[in-house]
Amino acid sequence: MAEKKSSGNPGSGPAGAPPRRVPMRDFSRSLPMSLLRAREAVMRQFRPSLRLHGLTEQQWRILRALAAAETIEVTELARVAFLLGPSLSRILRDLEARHLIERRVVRADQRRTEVSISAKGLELIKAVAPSSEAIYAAITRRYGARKLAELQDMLGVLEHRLAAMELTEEGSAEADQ
Amino acid sequence: MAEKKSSGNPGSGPAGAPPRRVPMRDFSRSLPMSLLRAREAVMRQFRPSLRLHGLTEQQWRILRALAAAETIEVTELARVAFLLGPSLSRILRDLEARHLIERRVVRADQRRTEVSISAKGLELIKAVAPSSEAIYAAITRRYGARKLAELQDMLGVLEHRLAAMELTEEGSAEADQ
DNA sequence: CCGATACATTTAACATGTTAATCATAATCC
DNA sequence: GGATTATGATTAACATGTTAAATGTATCGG
Repeated sequence: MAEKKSSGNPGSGPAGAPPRRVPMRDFSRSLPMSLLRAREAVMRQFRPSLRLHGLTEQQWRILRALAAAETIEVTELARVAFLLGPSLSRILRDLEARHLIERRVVRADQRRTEVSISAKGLELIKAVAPSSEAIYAAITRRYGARKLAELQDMLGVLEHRLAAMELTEEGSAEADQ
Repeated sequence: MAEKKSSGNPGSGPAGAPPRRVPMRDFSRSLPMSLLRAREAVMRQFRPSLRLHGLTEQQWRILRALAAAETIEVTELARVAFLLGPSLSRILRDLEARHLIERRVVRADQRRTEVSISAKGLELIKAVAPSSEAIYAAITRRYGARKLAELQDMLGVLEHRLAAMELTEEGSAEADQ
């Protein structure tokens, strides 16, 4: 067991690292960091199970979104699965090559493409869903169903208020509130 | 202004997408999704400002972490900035090429590398910090300081409990693996 | 009609996330 | 002390995030 030198926790060190003169919030307590760490802690639970079935997190999001609708256009799918166009484009190409989804150009508007899940895709979902649900249930148990609902509520409000903020900032003059 | 077709919010749609027969939680209400969207809403506020200074979100995290310590080893930096080794390795290479940081091998243990921020790096931080702080303040105003603190608390608890869960799951039912 | 414009999707280019493998150096065991 | 094992950091390979540009189609104004 190699010793970790004297680099203990900041604040408890032997005067090894005095704080710098640039004043900023404590880094580890920033909101983006908190959200990132929380999300990573959650995803860490799911990834192994998905990996067993050869799926990434984003591919799983797409399949689930597709399973909830008969067909869906690419733009709408991007919105629902919260993916940017380029990412979605690449993933759809891959999922189609694996015959997990199907694509058809919309006749009435040749720019658009409709996507749907295939029978094979549905089978895959049925294979993954149980363990996925079990993990989610375990998380809910661990954290408390009530607290979880409350957390999601707060996250939703945050998202909503920040979306409103963008418009306000854009025009610089605070008209909205 | 372009209209977004008739694709309004899910739940208010014109009966266009009947639910499939695969039973799963409503996708948009999953915890990972909530966390992802909230974080994206937050980062969307910061990215333009960082971009103006030629910094990505992760590069900014690293510089901030470095500004808080005289020197820090790569492994510890990865922990603090919440980056994986490979990502950190690439970013440090880039930041060093831009003379924003400095690296030296630790004499007592040639495997380790100490990293520190350069004078130029400190200048950059001083240039970016004000707008960054202003944005954070605006977010805090928008959401409420109290609510924000509460949210961070809940996120911290979530992270903590899930970390504990991993150990529990590992040795539980299945014969290890 | 036709040229300008808008739109849906994809491609391009670069940065990061993620896991596995590599490489060099240290610590350990015999 | 030399083989073995562990550790810190990097590299490799592939998937995604992110912004800009390209492509093909539709719509609109004249």
